[in-house]
Amino acid sequence: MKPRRPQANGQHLTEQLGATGLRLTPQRQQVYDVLVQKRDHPTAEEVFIRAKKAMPEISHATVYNCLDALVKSGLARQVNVERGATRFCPNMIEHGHFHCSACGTIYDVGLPQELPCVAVPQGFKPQSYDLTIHGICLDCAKKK
Amino acid sequence: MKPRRPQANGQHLTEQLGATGLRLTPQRQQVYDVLVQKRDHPTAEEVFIRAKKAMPEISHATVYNCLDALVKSGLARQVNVERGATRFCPNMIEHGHFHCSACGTIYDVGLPQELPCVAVPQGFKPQSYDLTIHGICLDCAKKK
DNA sequence: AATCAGATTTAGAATTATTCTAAATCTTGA
DNA sequence: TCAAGATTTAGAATAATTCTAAATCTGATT
Repeated sequence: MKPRRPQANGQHLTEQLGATGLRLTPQRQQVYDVLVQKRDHPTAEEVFIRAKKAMPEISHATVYNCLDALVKSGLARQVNVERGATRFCPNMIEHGHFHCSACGTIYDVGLPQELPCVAVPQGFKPQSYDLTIHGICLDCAKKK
Repeated sequence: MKPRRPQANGQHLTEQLGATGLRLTPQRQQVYDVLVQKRDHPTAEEVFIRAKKAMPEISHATVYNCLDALVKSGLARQVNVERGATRFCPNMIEHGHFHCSACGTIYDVGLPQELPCVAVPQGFKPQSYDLTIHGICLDCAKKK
């Protein structure tokens, strides 16, 4: 088969990947599209299943490779809230995650301010941070 | 073999586990001891290896079981900073983690204030939070 | 257009991480 | 002491991730 040229967001993706020395490929575009289309913090396996619908010959290893490429070039974030499969999110605006310990859903939550004044030891160079709040979401709180 | 009775911290562990409907067993004590003795956020596999030194007949499944028990009863925290094995830490004082992206070490860092003002959506009930800062630690910054 | 080098993808194997299972053992309370 | 329930064990099963070698693609150069 002959994969069509990457299109939507192509410019942005090409730049970001390029800055890390990577190319935009149809597979990377596809994986990125999956992340953007349904922002439910899917696992790599989920991304694989969804990407396969549009690109049936894509392989497992490629999805992992693409996710790594996206994370390295700042187009996606890796999120781990509990044991098990790693989850991904394409929202690069500073934000945190709310993990409902009842239903397992992960919500994005805003971080109104900059990095809260956490004292990192002298000489340490912080670059990014991940905040995950654990608790009960509205739906689950209602059900109880 | 006849494992000796749990001792150090026994009171505290018994209480915390008990509050969750769990018992303090020699294996749980041992796993907890491993976490406390070297606070380097070991993986479950690491804990298994270390626990085996003092308790050679302990099994893999038991270590996972014990870690779950400790986490459920608030005696340890689960920490995930990157893809791969989950890590654990017995420091239950509110704190964050600094993950050095060069050497992979995880450091505890203080959180001087209470939960930074993150606006969780209406009706959501936050219970705990995890903050991980990614960056370069002092040692690695020097080497460069 | 043909060629080369390097990057990327592929299928599937290999490895690593975690969970499950059934039987044995331990603990607690009657 | 006995029974019920919790816990542990070894090892199998499953899930998650990484690796491997061959094939394909890309872009630059002829």
